[in-house]
Amino acid sequence: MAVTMADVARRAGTSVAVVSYVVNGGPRPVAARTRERVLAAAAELGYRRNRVAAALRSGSSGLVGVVLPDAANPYFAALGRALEAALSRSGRLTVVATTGYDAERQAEAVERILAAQPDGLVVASADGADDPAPAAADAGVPVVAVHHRPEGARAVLVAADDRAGVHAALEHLRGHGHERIAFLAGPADDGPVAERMRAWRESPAAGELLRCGYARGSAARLTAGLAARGELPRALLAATDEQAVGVLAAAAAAGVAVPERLAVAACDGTPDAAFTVPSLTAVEQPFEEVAERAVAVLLGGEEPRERPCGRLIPRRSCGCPEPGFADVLEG
Amino acid sequence: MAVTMADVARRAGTSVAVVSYVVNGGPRPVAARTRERVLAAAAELGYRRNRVAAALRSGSSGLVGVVLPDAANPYFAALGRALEAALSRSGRLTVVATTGYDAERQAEAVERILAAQPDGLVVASADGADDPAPAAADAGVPVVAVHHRPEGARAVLVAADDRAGVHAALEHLRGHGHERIAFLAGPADDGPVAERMRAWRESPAAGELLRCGYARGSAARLTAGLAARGELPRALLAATDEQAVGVLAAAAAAGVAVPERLAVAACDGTPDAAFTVPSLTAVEQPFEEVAERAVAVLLGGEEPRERPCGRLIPRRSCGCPEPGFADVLEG
DNA sequence: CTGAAAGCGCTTACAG
DNA sequence: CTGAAAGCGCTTACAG
Repeated sequence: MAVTMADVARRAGTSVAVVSYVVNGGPRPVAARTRERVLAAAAELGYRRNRVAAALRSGSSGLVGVVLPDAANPYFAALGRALEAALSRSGRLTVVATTGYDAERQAEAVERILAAQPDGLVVASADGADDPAPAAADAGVPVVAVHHRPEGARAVLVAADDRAGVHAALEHLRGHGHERIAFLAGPADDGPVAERMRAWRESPAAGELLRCGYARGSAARLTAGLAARGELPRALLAATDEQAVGVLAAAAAAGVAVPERLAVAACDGTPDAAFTVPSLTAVEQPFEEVAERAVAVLLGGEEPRERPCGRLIPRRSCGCPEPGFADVLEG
Repeated sequence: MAVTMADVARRAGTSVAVVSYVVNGGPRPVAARTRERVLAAAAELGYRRNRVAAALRSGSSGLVGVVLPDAANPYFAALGRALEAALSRSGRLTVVATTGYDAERQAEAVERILAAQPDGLVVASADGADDPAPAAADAGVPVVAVHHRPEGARAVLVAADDRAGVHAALEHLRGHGHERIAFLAGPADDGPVAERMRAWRESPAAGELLRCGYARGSAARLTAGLAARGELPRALLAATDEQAVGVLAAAAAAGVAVPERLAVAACDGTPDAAFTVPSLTAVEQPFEEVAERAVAVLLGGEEPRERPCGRLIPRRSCGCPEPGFADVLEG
């Protein structure tokens, strides 16, 4: 069986209490010679601390839950990766669950994770999902919403402020001569997409409102249909990169030149945007910053400060020259 | 504080043993009336089973670790999503850790996860990383390698057999008239990429061997350089989709027509391949099947059967007509 | 500085 | 069918 503190204590000729003090660096001091004997015994026996037992006793499991609509979507993949990195830096293990944008599956995922007694829960809610805060409060687990907080929810929100970015993207497209810019929204008006849409509505260049699901296939089918009927706008701001990728794919397949016939920009700014064809002009999301803050709020009890802003990265799809790959980062 | 079984037992006028039998559906039978009282008490008090305590006592935490080189790479994102879905179906929670293709970080990630007493560990090893099997065996945790098993490692491997797929891709390119096909490999000859490369070498059409890192930026820079020096091959099989995406981006930026001047195919077959410009001909990986089997081997103790094969999906980048988006799945 | 002991919330033989 | 009790491996007051 696995080596326990009792085994180490026996070998080192001391008590489990002292072994615990050594292994955890406290809360009591230990004589240098004793510490060495314990460390030697632990190494010889291959001792590995049992975090489950520690969790039961101390009340901290070292686990943090991350609930995402879809871990394979590049936006949530980037967000999830940033969260995992930030949690790892603070010594936590990340438990992930994917909800497929489904409210019921989200509620289930939250319950299943809460049963594991996590030290915290980060939720990127699906449109129309329940507030995870009541269940979390019930279980005594702090929760923070990232990306999107359900209507009326009590969870603290850590998310980027997209309004400035949307305005910058629209102004940029206008600079390329576009006076009517369509917006490609999601199926419902919820969360950050709704905020981006409201920002677009404020622009004098706001044109047609288009809608499709949050999947590249959905955007591709919409675009193929519009192209076939000759109803494509001249310029389009997509709410998400995922949708923009579908637009670019369908435009290419239909022989519609981007940016000449159809200028495109997007609001997610995932790492993928630099490698689409043509490269995608996008408002880059501050993933690392959002993740860092979410973890600080969750585990450090910090108050959320003003929301960080995305930054417009002009590339080829809006009409700018192709930037090339000299300055593109690895990974 | 949180509601415990003792609270429920007190309210239902019974013992914690009986509450446990009801909550877990066994291992002892409980009279229907008693069961109802327990269920009612649990509901009234908002009882939530403490899995940490159950884990300590029963030896099963309900957690399974998944170690990936990079969760934001579409290949590993798809694999991770399939694993999470399969694990969720078997009632397990997924703990993820990302290693950034680094051997040392992988060893750390494995140790951190093992401390959480998982019921199993799934590892997609980075090139040159250590075998996770000894550490896992030491902790009494079953382990399975997916995608790639380090040289000489003892871990069971569950992975697709790519040889047939590579041959099919090469034959397909030959059918488009290409008699010299370059191969874009990774920086080292390791794992599935090495297997794909060996399969390519067996082909009479094997041409030049190219190498770059497993990142789209790396492939884009290589391609841009080759294009600038007029050294681009006429046909190229990329080891991974990630690299192929970089090739397509750089080719477009350099004005190199795909497939007319440069035909491209890839070996990963991620969901992204249907939405590149032009769409990417690829050997589709059986992600779901690999994930399903990995979980069965890990938790059910099944023997790994013969490896599933990827299937070639011809799209535009090899020279076939653009398939369009009618049959593309959502998500 | 060190050690004996209680107890975290469960599961599960064991006795009734 | 039900209940009292041991014990999983830790952490941490408490006593020395």
